[in-house]
Amino acid sequence: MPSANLALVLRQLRDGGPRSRARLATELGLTRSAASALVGELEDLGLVRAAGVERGGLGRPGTAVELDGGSVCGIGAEVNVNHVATIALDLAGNVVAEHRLALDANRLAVAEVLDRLAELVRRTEADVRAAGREVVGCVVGVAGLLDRTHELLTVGPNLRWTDVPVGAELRGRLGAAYPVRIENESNLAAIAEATPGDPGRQDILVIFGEVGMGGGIVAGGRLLRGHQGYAGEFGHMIVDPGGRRCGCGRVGCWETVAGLRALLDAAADPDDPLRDPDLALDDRLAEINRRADLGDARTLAALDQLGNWIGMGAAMLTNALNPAAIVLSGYYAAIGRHLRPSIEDHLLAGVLAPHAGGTRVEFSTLGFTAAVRGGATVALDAVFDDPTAAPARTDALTGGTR
Amino acid sequence: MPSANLALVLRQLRDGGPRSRARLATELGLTRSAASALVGELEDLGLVRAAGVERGGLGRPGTAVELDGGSVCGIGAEVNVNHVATIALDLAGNVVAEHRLALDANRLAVAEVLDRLAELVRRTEADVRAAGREVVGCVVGVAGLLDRTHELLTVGPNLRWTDVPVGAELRGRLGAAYPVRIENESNLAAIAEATPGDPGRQDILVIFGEVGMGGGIVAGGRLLRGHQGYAGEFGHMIVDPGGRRCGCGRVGCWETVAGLRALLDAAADPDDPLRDPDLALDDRLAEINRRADLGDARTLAALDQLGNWIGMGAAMLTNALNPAAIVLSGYYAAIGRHLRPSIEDHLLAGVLAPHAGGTRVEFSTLGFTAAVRGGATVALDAVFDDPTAAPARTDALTGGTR
DNA sequence: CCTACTTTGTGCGGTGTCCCAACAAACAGG
DNA sequence: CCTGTTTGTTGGGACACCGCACAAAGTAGG
Repeated sequence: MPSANLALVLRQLRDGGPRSRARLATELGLTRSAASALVGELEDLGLVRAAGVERGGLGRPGTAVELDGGSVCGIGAEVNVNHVATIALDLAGNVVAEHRLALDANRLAVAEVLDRLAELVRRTEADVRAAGREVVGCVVGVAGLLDRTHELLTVGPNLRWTDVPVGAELRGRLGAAYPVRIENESNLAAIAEATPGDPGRQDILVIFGEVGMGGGIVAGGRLLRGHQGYAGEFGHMIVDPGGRRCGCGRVGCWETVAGLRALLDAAADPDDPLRDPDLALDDRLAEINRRADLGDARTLAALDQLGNWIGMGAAMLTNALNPAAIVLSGYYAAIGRHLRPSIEDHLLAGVLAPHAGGTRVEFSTLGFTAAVRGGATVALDAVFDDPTAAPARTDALTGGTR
Repeated sequence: MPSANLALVLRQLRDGGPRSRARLATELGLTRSAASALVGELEDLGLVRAAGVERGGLGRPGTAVELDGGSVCGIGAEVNVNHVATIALDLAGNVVAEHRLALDANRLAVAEVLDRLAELVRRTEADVRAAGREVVGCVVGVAGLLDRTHELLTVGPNLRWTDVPVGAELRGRLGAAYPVRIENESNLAAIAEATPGDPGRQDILVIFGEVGMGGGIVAGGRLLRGHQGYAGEFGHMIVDPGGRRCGCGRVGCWETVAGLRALLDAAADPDDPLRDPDLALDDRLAEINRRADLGDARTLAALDQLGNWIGMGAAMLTNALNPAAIVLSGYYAAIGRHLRPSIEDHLLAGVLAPHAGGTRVEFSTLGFTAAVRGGATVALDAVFDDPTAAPARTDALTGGTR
C-alpha cells in the first residue's frame, strides 16, 4: 500500500479545492515537509498543478495547488431502454468526451445492444487518447437488478433481460486494458449527486423517476449497496396496498402512484395530445409545466397528488435514514417547482425528528447524464484510492530532485 | 497514526478468530516477519495471547494467537423508561461486570435518573478495576432522538425528556478519565447484533420492539447514523394512514400496528389478565406463547396480523436497503416462532429482488442486554482502531527483545 | 529410522515514509 | 529598515515494513 497519505492529499484537494501545502499539512495532521513531498510526487504523476497564490493575511503567502485532470480519465457508460450513452471525465470533473445513441432495447437482441454500447465506449476511449489522456477504468450502469457478487444482471424488467453477464460480455467486446465493472444505473445517478467535500451531500437519498422509479442511498459519502447489491429499489416499496397493479406483478408499488405513467393518467385523458406516444419526454414535461403555470386545475391537482405520494414515501425513508437531502432526479427535476410544496409538507408532517431531521428537498441539475457521470466518478475512484496507479508523466524528469 | 497494520492484525483476530502469524501475514498481505513483529507488540500491550497450535496438513504447525481480553474493558450503559443498566465487556467479548436497576423514569427527576445511572457506572468501573482491568470508554444508550453534533437528547417521547445534554451531565457526575459518549439506544442494539467477521451480519436491519419501536441499520459493518444521527426511527414510518393515532401525534405510525400495545389490544380484552399492569413483560409474552401453542384462535390471529404488519414494513425497508438479515429484537424475539411465517410470506411477496434479495429473518438472542452490549462494543472500538491507546502491561519486560 | 520436503517463526540489512529541527524566502506592519 | 509571521525546502533520524536467509517443527515416503 504505497503511501496512504498520497491518496489522502489527493482527496483533500478534490474535496476542499485548491489550497497551499501548509494548509494541507495542518488539515491532514502532517508536517509541512511531508505535505510538500507528497504534492511533489502528485505533480510528477500529473495529478496536481500550481494554482496561483493563497493570501492568508500575515506572513508569506502560500502557493496553492489544485487537481490537474490532465493525465487520466474515467469512463461512465449506461444501457437503458431508450438509449446507450457514455461520458469521460477527468480528475477535476471536466467532461472530456460524451456520446449518446438512441435505440429501443426491446426491439433489439441483447448482443446487438451490447455491440452498440461497446462501439460508443471505443469512440469515447479514442477521444480520450486524442486528448492526450489515459483511461483508468469504465463503469457501466444498467437499469435492473445486479447481483454484484456474480457481476450478473439478474433481471431487468424494463430492458426485459434476464441473467445477462453484462460485465463479461462487454470486456470481451472491448478487450480493454482498463477494468470494466457494472453497477446499478440508479445507484450511479446517486453517486453523481453526492458532491465530495460538501457536507450537505454526504448523506443523501436520491429518487430517480422515469416510467419506473429507482434510487440510491449515499451514507457518509459512500454508496450503500446492500448485501447483494440490490439496495435502492424504492419504486417497488408497496405504499398503496389497495391500489393499481404494477409491472412487476405486485399491487400498489410506489411507482404505480409516483411514476411517470401515474402523473400522465391523472393529468390527461387518453386522447390528450400529452399522451401522444411520439412526444418526447422533455416536451411532455414542458407542456405539463406550461399548463400548471397557467393554473390549469386538473394539472395542478395531478401534480399535487404526485407530490403527496412522493412526500409520503420520502418521509418513510427519511425516518429510516435521516439524509441531509432528498435529491429528486429524472423526470421529477423538470417539474420540481410544482412538486416541492406538497413534498415538503408531507416530509414535515411524516418525519418524527424535529424539522424533519433537517432534511432538505432538492432537485437534480444533472439531467439525464447523472448515471454516466456517476459511472465515471466510480472509475476515477481507483486513482483517488491509489494515485500511483495513474500513469506517470512522460515529459517529467524521472527521478530528478527538482 | 502509529502503525495502521497493528489495528489491522487485531481486527483480523477479532473477526476471524485464533490463527497463526503466517496466516495473518498471507490474509493481510504482510510478510511473516511483519506479522510476527506486530503480534509481538500486541502481546506486550496485553491484547493477544498464544492459543495452542494450528495444524495445517503439511509442514511445521503454526502457533495460533487469539484475542486476550485481559487488560481493557469497554462499558456500555443505558437509560430507559423502566430501568438503567450497565455492562462491561473485555476485548474478547466476555462479560466482566453487569448491573441493572429498575426505576420509573417518568416519576423521577432527570437529575435523579442520571444520578442512579452514574452510580451504576461507578460500580461497574470498580468491578473492572477489581478484575485488574482498565476502562477505555463508556457509551450510553438513550431511548430518544439524539442530535449527535450537539450531544443532546433532543426529545425522548417515552422518557418525557427534552433537550437534555446527557453526555455532559454524566461526564460531570463521573469525572471519568475515559471518554463518555452517547448514542441512540436502538442503534446500539443494532451494533450488538452485527457480529464482526460474520459476512451474514455486516449488512443488517434491526427492528427493536417494545411499547415503541426503534431500530438501526448496519451497512458494511458500520452503523448508519444519518446526517444528524436520527436514522433508524422505523416506528414512526406511516404505514397505515387511516389507522390509529400514535403517541407522537401522527396517525398510522408503524408502532401503532406493530408495537406491543397493538398486539395486546388484538389478543386480549381489557379485563383479560394479560392486561394486568402489574404483569411483567416476560410473563405476558410467555402467556401469549402458551395460548398460541394451545391453538387459541384469537391469539393466533393477533400474532398473524402482527407478523403481517411487521413483514409489510420489513419488505419496504428491504427494497430500500437489501440487508443480509432482518434481526427482530426486543419483545419480538420472545414470540419469534409464531411470527416468522407471516413475516417471511410478506417479505417474499413484497420484495422486488428474487428470493427477497436473499434477506433472512432472524430473531435476537441477546434479550434486553442488546443496547448495553452495543455500547460496550462501541467503546472498545477505540482500542481496535488504535491498539497503542491501550495501557501497556505492567508485568511485561519493557523494551526487551523477547 | 532416516531423508526429502513443506511450512512456520525469527533474525538482519535495506528502503521508503514520515517527523523534527533548522533555515531561507516572502509578505505585513511599525 | 527591521521585526514578526507564515511558507516551503532541506537534512538527519526514527520507525515500519519488505526481502532474504536460516533454524525449528512437522509430514510423506522409503
